[in-house]
Amino acid sequence: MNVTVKQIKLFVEVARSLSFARAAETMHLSQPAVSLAIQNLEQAIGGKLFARSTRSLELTPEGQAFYPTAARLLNDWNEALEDVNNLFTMQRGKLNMAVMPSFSTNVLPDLVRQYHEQYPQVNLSIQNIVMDDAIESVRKSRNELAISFASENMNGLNFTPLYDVTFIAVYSDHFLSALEGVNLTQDWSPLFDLPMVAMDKDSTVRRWLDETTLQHELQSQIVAEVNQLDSLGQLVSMGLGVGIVPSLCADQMQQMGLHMQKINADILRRPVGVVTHNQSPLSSAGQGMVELLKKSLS
Amino acid sequence: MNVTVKQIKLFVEVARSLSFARAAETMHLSQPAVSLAIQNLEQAIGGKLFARSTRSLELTPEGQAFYPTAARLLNDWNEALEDVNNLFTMQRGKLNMAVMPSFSTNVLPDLVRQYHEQYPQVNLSIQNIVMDDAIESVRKSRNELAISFASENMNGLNFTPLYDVTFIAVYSDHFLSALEGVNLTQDWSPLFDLPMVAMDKDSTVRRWLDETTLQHELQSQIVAEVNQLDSLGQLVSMGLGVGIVPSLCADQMQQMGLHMQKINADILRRPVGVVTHNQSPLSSAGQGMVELLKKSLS
DNA sequence: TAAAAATACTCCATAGGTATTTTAT
DNA sequence: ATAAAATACCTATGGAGTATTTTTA
Repeated sequence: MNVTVKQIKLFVEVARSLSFARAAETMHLSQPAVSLAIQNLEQAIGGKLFARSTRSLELTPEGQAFYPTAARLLNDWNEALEDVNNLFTMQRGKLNMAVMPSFSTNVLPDLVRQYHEQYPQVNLSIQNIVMDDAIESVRKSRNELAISFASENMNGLNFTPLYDVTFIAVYSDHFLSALEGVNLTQDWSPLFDLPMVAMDKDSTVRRWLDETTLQHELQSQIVAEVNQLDSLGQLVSMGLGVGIVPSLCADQMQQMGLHMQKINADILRRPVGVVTHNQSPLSSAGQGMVELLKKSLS
Repeated sequence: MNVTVKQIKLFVEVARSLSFARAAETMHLSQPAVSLAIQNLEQAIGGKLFARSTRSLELTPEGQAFYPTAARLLNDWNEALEDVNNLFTMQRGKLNMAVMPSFSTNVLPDLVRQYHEQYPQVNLSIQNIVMDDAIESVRKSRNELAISFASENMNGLNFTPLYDVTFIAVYSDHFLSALEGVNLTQDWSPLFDLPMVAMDKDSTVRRWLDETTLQHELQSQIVAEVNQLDSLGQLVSMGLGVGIVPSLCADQMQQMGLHMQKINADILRRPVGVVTHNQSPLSSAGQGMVELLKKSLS
C-alpha cells in the first residue's frame, strides 16, 4: 500500500478536527471512507496515528510528531503545483527575446504594451540587437525567441513568418518634380537616375538592395552611407538624395516631412518572422507572445 | 483530477530518463500507463511538461522549471514517511520515564541494559524521583510513564500492575537468637517485641507499615528513623534494631551481611506497576518499555 | 442511552494491462 | 522501415457509498 496525498490530507484534517465524522464532512466524504483511509495510512507507515475509541479520539505521540510534518508536506505540495500552474497561466513567468532594430523602433512599443496588458505578471526582457546576433542568441538559447528577417543559415532553428516587409522610396521636396508622374510600384528604375542615400554595407537591408540592384542590372549612385535609419532620413530631408527603406518606417519618415512612394513589392519584399529553437519547445509565455504577434501583425 | 504522488514520481522518472518506455520499465509499469499518467498530470496542472513527438522527447520550459521542485517534493515526502516509520519501529525515538528510588537501585540497571539492547536508537531519559512526584510527572505529561507503587489518587491515570512487592525483615547477628525458630511468614508479631529501625514518616513504605501495624493492633518500638534504605541497612547491621524492607532490596541487604526472613505476604504486599496517562496513548517507545517490564518482571 | 467509530457489503471509477495505430526520423 | 508515443479497449482493484454493528462515556 502506497501513501497518497489524499490520505495525508485526511490525516491532517482529522488531526485538526479530532473527529472522523467532522473531517469526513469538510472533505466531502462519508465517515467510513475516512475511517478506512486512515486505517490504510496507518498500515502503510507501520503504526497508529490516532488512539481512538468510539467516544474519544486523540493523536498518538507518533501522530503528534507527524502532524506538523504532514501539514508542511501538504503546503509544499500545493505551493509547488500552484507555482507550475502559474507558469502555464502566465500569472508568473519570464520571457527573454531579441528583436532587430528596425522592428524595435516601430512596432515593438505597442506590442510590449499589449503583451504586458495581457500578461502583467510575466517578466519581459527584450534585447535590441542586430538581426544576425538576434538569431544567434536564439541558437545559443540565450533568448527564447527573436523577431527578425529570415537569415540564410537557419540550421536548428524555426522561422515562422509573420508578414512581408515591403519597401518605400523616400525623398524631399528637392526631388518632388523628378519623381512626379513616376509610378515606382510599376517600375523602380527611375530611382537609379537619382543620387541615393543608403545604409552602410553591414546592414542587411543594404545587402538585399545591392543584390536586387545587381539582379536587375541597375547601378545605384550612392552619395552617402549611414548606419542608422534616422540618419538616413535626415540626409534625405536635406535633399542629398533619395532613400529606400522598409515600409515599417513610413511613420518615422513622414514625421520628418518626407515624401514617399511604395516600391514594386515583387521586386523587393522580405519576410519578418519569429525565430525559435528547433529543439527546445516554447514556454507558455513565449507562446503567448507568438500568438499576440500573429494576431496584431496580420 | 487530483495530482497524485505516483504521477509526480513518474514525471521525475520520465524527466530523468527522457523516455516513457524506459521510465515505465523502471517503475514496473507498461508504457501506455505512463503515457496516460503524464497526460493526466499535465491536465491537472494546466499545461504540457514534455514536448514529445514519437521520435523525440524533451522537457518544456515549465517542465524544466518544475523538475527540481518535483524531485525535492518526492524527497521530502519519502523522508517524512521514513521518519514516522522509524518512530514506530523504534529505530529512532525518545522515551521519558520516572521511577521511584527503591525500584531504580535494584531492578532498573538491568532493565535499562535490556531496553537499550533491544532499541539502541531510542533516547531513554529516566528520572529518579520519589513515588508521588513520579506519578505527578506523568499526570503533568512531563514523563510518558512511571514505575511506582499505586498511589491513592490516580484520577486520570492508568495503573498497570507488574508484580507485588512483598517485605522482608532484616537483622544482624545480634538478633539472630531472638528470631531463631520464629517463622515470620506465619506470624510477624514477634518482630514488634524487638527495637526497630524504620524509614522516616515521609516514606511511602513507612506509611504502609504504620497503617498495617495499626490494623493489627501492634506497637512498633522505633529506635531510629532514616531517609534512605542504605542507611537503614547500616543501622541494622550495627545491631541497633530490626528492619522491614521491600523484598526487592534483598540483594542489597545481603551484601551488607544481614540475615533476612520473609514476612507473611498476606499482611504486607503492594503492587508495583506502570503509571500512564489515561488520555494520552503510549508511544511505540513507551509500549516497548511496558512490554519489556511485563516480560522481565513476571 | 446516545454518539461516534468500525465493520459489512455493494458498486463503480479508474489505474493498469494488451493490442494496435500513428508519427517522425 | 523502425522506434517510440498515443490510442482503443478491456479488466480488476480498491475507493467510496449505504446500512449496520460495536463500543464507551
